Amino acid sequence: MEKSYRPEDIEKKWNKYWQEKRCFEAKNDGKPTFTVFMPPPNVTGILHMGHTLNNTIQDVLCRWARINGKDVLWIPGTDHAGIATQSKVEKVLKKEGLSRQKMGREAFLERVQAWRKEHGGIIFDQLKTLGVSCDWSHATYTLDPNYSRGVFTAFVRLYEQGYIYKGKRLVNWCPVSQTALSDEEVIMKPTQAFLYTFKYPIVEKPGTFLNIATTRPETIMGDVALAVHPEDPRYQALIGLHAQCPFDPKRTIPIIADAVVEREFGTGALKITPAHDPIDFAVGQRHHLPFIEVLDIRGVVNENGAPFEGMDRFEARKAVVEALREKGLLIEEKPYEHAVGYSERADVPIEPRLSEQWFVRYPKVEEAKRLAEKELIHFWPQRWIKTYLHWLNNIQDWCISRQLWWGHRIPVWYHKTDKNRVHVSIEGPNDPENWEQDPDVLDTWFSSWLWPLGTLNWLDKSEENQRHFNAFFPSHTLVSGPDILFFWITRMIISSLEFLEDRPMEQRLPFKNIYLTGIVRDALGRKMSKSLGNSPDPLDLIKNFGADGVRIGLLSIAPQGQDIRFDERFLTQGRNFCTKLWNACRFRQMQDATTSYHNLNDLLKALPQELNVYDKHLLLSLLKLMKEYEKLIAKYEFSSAIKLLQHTFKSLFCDDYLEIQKIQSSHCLAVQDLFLRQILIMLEPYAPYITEELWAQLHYSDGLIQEAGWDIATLEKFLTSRYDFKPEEFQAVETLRTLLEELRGLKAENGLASDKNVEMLVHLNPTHAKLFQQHQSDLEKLVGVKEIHCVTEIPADSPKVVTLWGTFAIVLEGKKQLDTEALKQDIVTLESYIKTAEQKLANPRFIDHAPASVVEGVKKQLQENQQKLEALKKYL
RNA sequence: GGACGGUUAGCUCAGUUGGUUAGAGCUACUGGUCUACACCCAGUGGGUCGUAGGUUCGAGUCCUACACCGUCUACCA
Repeated sequence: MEKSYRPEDIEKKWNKYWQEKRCFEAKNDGKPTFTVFMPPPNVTGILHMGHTLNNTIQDVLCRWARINGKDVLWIPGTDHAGIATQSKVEKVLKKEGLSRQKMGREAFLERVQAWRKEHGGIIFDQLKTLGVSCDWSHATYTLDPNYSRGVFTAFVRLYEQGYIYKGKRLVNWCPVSQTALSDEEVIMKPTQAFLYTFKYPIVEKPGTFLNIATTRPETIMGDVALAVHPEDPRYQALIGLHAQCPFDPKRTIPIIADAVVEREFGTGALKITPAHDPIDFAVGQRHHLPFIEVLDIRGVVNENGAPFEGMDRFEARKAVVEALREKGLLIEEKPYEHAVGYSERADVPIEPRLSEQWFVRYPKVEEAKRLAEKELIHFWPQRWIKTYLHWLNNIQDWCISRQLWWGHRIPVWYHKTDKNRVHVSIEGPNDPENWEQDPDVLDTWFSSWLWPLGTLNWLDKSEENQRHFNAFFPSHTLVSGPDILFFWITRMIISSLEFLEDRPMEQRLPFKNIYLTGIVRDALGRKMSKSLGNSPDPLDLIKNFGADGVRIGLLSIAPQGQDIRFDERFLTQGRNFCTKLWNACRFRQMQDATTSYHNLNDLLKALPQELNVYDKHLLLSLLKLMKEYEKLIAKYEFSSAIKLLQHTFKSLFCDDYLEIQKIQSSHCLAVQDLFLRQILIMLEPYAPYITEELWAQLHYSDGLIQEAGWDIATLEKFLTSRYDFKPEEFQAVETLRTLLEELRGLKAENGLASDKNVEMLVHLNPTHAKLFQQHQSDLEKLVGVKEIHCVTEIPADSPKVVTLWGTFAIVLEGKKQLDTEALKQDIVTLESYIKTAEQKLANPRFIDHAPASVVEGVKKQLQENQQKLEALKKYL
């Protein structure tokens, strides 16, 4: 075995092996299944910390399921990512002096394909490096022909049932990407702006005005009314009158009453621009007002906006304000911070714009709510259910058309001559020459919401595929960040409910659990982002710390659903732990490199008939650890589970058990093997490479570690039937471990930490005298003292510590003095403990109310402390 | 405006249904390297659990109010 642990070597080796032998492909052999759908990253994306975290978690789940004998199907894939990919390519084109409009649709799409070929799939290699165990034979891409067929089918079905419709609505328009966006793609940002107050002259009462407040003066030319609150006494007389448009002397607009107007805000009067504001749109519909658009698709003022035609929206804002000022209509402009919607991709303010778009009215909303309420779908952490239900309760129709070219083109054709005829189908009309296809594509999420269905070929009704589908659907857990709870997760639930209508409810949900990770932040608590440059490249981290080190480090700081403050220090800890594990296994092999087992039974056979107390203590602790670990993983407590493993391994096994073994004349390698074997198994989901390597090096089976199995009941039965585990023996070793700390501390406090020639005295408690004699020689070696002499009287002036077993003292040759200050401190502390305990016990209500075990505990504690105090007081 | 999450040691975080003296890792400090490991070992220090009240025999844990940080949500232009 190599002296030092070099992650890059073993990672490369096993990665190659796993891929070549296709170790992670689902068998569909009738065993219980375990399915996970990987959230598909963008096809041209590269691995970031968020991927690293949630894929490691998925891998832990999948590997653990495999160890438990499940037939695991973890489906990877990529998403064509409409806007993201298209805008990347357009940026490149711009540098070349080209544009998609100049190239034409077909040439442009070819160009995107080429880009995808060049940059696509990188993330798969990166995921492999990370060590994920997904089934690459099932890798899916949202533009695969089969997958696309599903997308079109979904569209057509929903259209036929009336869930999809085309409508002229106010949508979120991105003037840069020049496409509509869904509400979820709009980020609200607090923005510094101005609130302008200006006055509209009243036609019927010359010389009087109605003051209104707005942040968007550039839309004035699109105003079609002014609105006040119906019960506002200030404006009662004005309702029904008219106001004069400032930039069009021929146009007057009515003053209407509507309850949406907030009386307290601004002047209590609102200008109504239905074509450019969502509230105004609603008012416009209620009052049957005309819609006047004044901005075009680029956000530039159009002919309706004369005299500002041709100006960009922000330029126009300034010009309008100036013009109003000149006319003497501007009353006030004051700085004002408010929330403005920004396009997620282009990072510019979106423009509410009236346009014809395709919408989905969601089916199965009530069913989706019920699923969660009845806990057929379980959220981890549970609190997310509230957010989920809130969204479903306030659900809005989904704008699914995008004015892009990259994606699934909307399967709708319009007749060239008969404008009223519309054709909606997957294949298109039989006489295509007479039809024109809708130029738009579908929102990327309209394809990814079918992920669980599409990756399992839901449309393939062949017997073979149906068997496959039924075996692996629904999946066990969906792991994702909470940022796409609405974008993706909720919609997948709805789509599965809708399109699997012929199945019973429990078999229509795409996953039974939803685990939402936290967000990976930097050391300063900021979200990691490209623009800040604070996101480390996971591959660099893997290079520095090993994939296993990264995985352990990351998961150990990722408590359930809590945001993570990332710091490389934690990865150091992960890597160090791997080194420690490596060395412990190397130490095992140094003792005897010839042992090898075909399976667990072989190993159990190698255990001797009799074990010493330390062996028994270790094995009992192991059983306890296994049960605890199992429980934690089942509760998705990945951080606690790995920390428990690390701590037990280091402290119990390395620091205590192995050190004791070293001083024992005879010791049992099979016990070490059993412990190491189980530790490797439990660690495998977190650190697959190093455990695979050590498993092979130590010959713990003929196969891979993932085939090891996990039969805790059998193991427990075997051990408990073969060995007599006495609780008092276990307890003895526990107290011995405490005693070790106390005695080492005593030495260290007196500057003798490394002096092996120290002699000690002990005045034993009669209750522990026998125990002491049994362990005396071990104790001497482990503490590092020449000898411990039993005495009946401890000299008053020697440094001492009072323990459960008795009072121990150091024999000092020189003139070192007893530290009476420390002694006094101990006495003060003990006295305070005793006092609180006595107070409790003196309180009859405590005795009456508290459970017996608690009362007993306090009594015992009190007794022990009193004993210690007495012993200490003798020396003062 | 509403909802949710966070506030515990210098730092990052655990703390299960209220129950004995609040834990871990890292850092700091002291000492060590005796045939697994300096990516190591032994030890020490460090907390009035955000603030103020309340319930209880007993509160980090439950209740109320407030403060600060964060996230989501929302038609105050």
